[in-house]
Amino acid sequence: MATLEDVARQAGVSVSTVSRTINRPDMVNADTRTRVEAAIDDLEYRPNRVARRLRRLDGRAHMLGLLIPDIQNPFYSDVVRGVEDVAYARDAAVILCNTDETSDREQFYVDVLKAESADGVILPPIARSDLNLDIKNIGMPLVFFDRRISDASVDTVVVDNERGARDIVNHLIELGHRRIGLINGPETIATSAERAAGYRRALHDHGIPFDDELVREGRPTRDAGKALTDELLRLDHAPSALFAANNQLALGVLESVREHDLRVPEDIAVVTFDDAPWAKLLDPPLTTVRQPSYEMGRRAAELLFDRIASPDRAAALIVLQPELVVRASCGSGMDT
Amino acid sequence: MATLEDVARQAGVSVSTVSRTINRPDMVNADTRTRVEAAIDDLEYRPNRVARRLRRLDGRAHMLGLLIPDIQNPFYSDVVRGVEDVAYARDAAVILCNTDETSDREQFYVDVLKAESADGVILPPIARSDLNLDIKNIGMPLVFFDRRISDASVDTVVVDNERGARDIVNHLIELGHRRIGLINGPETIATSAERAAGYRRALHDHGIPFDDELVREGRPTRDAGKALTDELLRLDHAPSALFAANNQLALGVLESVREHDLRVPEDIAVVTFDDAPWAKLLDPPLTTVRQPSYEMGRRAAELLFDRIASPDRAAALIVLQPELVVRASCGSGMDT
DNA sequence: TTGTAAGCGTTATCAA
DNA sequence: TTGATAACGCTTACAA
Repeated sequence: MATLEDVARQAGVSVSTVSRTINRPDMVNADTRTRVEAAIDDLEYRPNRVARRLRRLDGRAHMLGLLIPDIQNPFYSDVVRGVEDVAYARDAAVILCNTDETSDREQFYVDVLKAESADGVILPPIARSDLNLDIKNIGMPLVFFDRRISDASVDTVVVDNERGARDIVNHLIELGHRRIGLINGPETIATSAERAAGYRRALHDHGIPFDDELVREGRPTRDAGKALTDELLRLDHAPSALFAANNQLALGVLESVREHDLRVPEDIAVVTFDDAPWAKLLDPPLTTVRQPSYEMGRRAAELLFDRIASPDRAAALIVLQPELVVRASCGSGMDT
Repeated sequence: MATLEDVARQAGVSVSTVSRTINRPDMVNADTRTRVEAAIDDLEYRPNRVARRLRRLDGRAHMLGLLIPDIQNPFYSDVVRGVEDVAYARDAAVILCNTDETSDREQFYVDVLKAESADGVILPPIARSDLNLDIKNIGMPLVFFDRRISDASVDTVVVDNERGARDIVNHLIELGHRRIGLINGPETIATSAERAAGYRRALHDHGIPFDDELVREGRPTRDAGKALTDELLRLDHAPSALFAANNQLALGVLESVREHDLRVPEDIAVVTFDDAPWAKLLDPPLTTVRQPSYEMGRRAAELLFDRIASPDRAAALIVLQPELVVRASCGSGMDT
């Protein structure tokens, strides 16, 4: 790899002139500039990003960190793609960090990102508060996504979870459902709590009493979704509809329903938070609330670059709107 | 962030002693070592990875590049996770690069990875041969995955595509199918060619004449899969079974079948290459060939670290075996 | 407008 | 066993 010095030699100038040609072209004489540019082309010179990053306060050679629980969850794949497209447009590279929501991995990646002098980090706020503190003190711009946190000092982009949940539960109710089961993640996570709130709100708005027997929460995994649904289906007075609060839980809900040989929607209606490419392929096609997950990533990355450019602007909170996608998995409902 | 110098001052030694304590603990006096280690703990010192990487031939502060077409394709998400888990275990960070198989993005990321002095790169061989050449000359260890290439000088991990395709087509034939449609990617891509070969091989082994009317290829996308299937379904003598050669095509195939109001498997059997979390939720559950995609990533990363450790060992070719997952989407077959 | 030189945080070489 | 110091490739005062 050619270095600044190689270019300087070839162009017959000093390294600083070459550097200037690259970073402040207007400050160099037109003739020298062409000469230097020729040398750069000739040697296929590319600035070494590591050397650039070694200098503090350097605005070039951007490197972003992106912490997510698990790339195998399609919601996060979408977010990652959104972030990366923005990063690409700005010549930035992104370090991908799967944490499994595990403090070991979170700690490791936070350390790595610091040690890499990353220009900023995008991540969902972390449950463990001490680590969160560590992250607040990470010393570089931060953007939260997916989950909001009471602390309003950090740029954040989320979706209106309560509204999404409310919309889809309303839909169920309007179709005649009264006993609606909710399979949710732990309410200690903001998204789960908000979706539960939307569920309760829809019930309340229609004067349907809240029955906590119908609400189950557990880890937001496929297996948990299945086990929780099994519980609900074994109830004496089983629900006529099931609402899975995210895509992983949905997989488990659907699996359980299938194993119980229940027809959808004749025997039971099923709806989910998070749309998926395969949702319309199910029989019947699944009614869902679509989160703009790609856009969430995009906006988060834009917020981050904004923040890098103006470190002192007030923190922004972007609330994206979910969209109810009505397909056929709710039937016409029935009061059981 | 504390630096080596801070630690040195605090411990009352020179920076080289601190550096040595970290990198060659055995070469430093036990007393000084404890003193230095105390200072390190005290200041929460972490080596700056950027500075480490600036020095050539440095074996610490690993940084890997991972080029994939698109993280939103679950096959690649799995691979990424496999790579990352190995990287994490070795304290390495990975830069994620979505290329869309586009030479602009490929070029950009290859440049970035060079400029970041990455320790190595994992990627599927790239179709455009000039870029491939560029990549061969990238000057850092390389591991290919997914697609094999005639050039045997690069470490490679692939799946036995021909066998996978053969197995699943055999399965179809044994169930009585004779007219089997193949929805494939472009045969210029090695994986597509191999899967087509497996398809032909199964036909041939059973004395079924090859009918190229039943084989359609196009871009490996959902839309293409749908359009291609539409074509097949409009045939006078339509196939009794459809084989989608990858997960994106499968989505389109399934969509087309559904829009034609065909029952599976009564009217038509459907099978796919690539298993998916939702494959068993379909009605009927989908018979597939499962690729060990996570393991592909894992093995690729291991190969890369091996290569970094021993740059001169002979190139390895790892061929992973796919697994036929029989579910119910093939019925008992019928000769139409 | 250009060049010299210091500095970013490490590691490696060489002397002590 | 330890410490000075050069080097990695770049940017940026500062001087010319």
